[in-house]
Amino acid sequence: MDSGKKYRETRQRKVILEELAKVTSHPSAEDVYEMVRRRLPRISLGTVYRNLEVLLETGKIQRLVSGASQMRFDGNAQPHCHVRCQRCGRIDDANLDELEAQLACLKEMGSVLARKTSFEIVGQSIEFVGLCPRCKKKR
Amino acid sequence: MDSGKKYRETRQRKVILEELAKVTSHPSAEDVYEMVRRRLPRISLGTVYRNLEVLLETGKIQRLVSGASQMRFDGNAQPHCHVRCQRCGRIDDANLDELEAQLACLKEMGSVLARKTSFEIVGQSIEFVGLCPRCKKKR
DNA sequence: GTGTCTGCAAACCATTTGCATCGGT
DNA sequence: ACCGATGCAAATGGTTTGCAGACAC
Repeated sequence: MDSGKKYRETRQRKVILEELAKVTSHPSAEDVYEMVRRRLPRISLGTVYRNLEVLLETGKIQRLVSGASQMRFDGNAQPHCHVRCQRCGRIDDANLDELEAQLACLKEMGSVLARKTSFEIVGQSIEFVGLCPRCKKKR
Repeated sequence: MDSGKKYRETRQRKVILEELAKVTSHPSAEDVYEMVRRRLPRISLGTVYRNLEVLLETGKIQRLVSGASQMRFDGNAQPHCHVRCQRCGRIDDANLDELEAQLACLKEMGSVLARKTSFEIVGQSIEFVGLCPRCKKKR
């Protein structure tokens, strides 16, 4: 996964990307595996995982929030924002105390979404994703 | 995990909550285990997991975005918002096309955060959390 | 006393990895 | 021919679960 690697265009990689493009659901790796398998019956799950990683790295696809595989908990049950470091997983609180305007805006987004998607929004668990100061340096 | 259960206040549960309240980091279950173990050396990891679940359910603590344990991918590499169902994990796109105001607001939040936290914000991976139409009904 | 909770260990399941081989360039 | 990519299977690691005994109410 070195950034200095020249990736090849393999049949598998191409098909995975095509299948992902066809669909507006947000499939899991296993789902992608099933989708792709209809066209490449001999592909392996491992290959799917490896290719998803490459496609992420080359910006062709997106991984939904929470790149980290392990869950994190917060003793503060109040809804608030977080910033998560893409690279090391570090999470900071985003103090929004002084950001009345932004908070109001979030609330409004919530209600707009509720209307447009018929979801009942129970909270804004919002994470911005970025690079923390330390990882920023050593890039 | 039935919602019709009367939870008891056990020593373990209390200590876990206390330790979580002490701290502004966002510990993983394993981290919580280590923290609590200093006070209750015989507690087990399983107990920590079960109690975190209960504390979530009773709203005493919060779980950071992405309640689901498996990752989801998106063929659309453009930054956009999602709504995720707390109960069944279903994810919908939140079409923000018509929401110029909100999008602008998000951008501003990003830059405010960048300033306040010294993170370099690379994208707004935003998820609202709620109940999807189906799960809303059968609650 | 009843029914929840605990510790322990085994089970689970998504993801990762080692290895020999294959295939793109 | 080189080196990345694949298939397969085994390993990993976070989380869950079954069970017998302990504890809260």
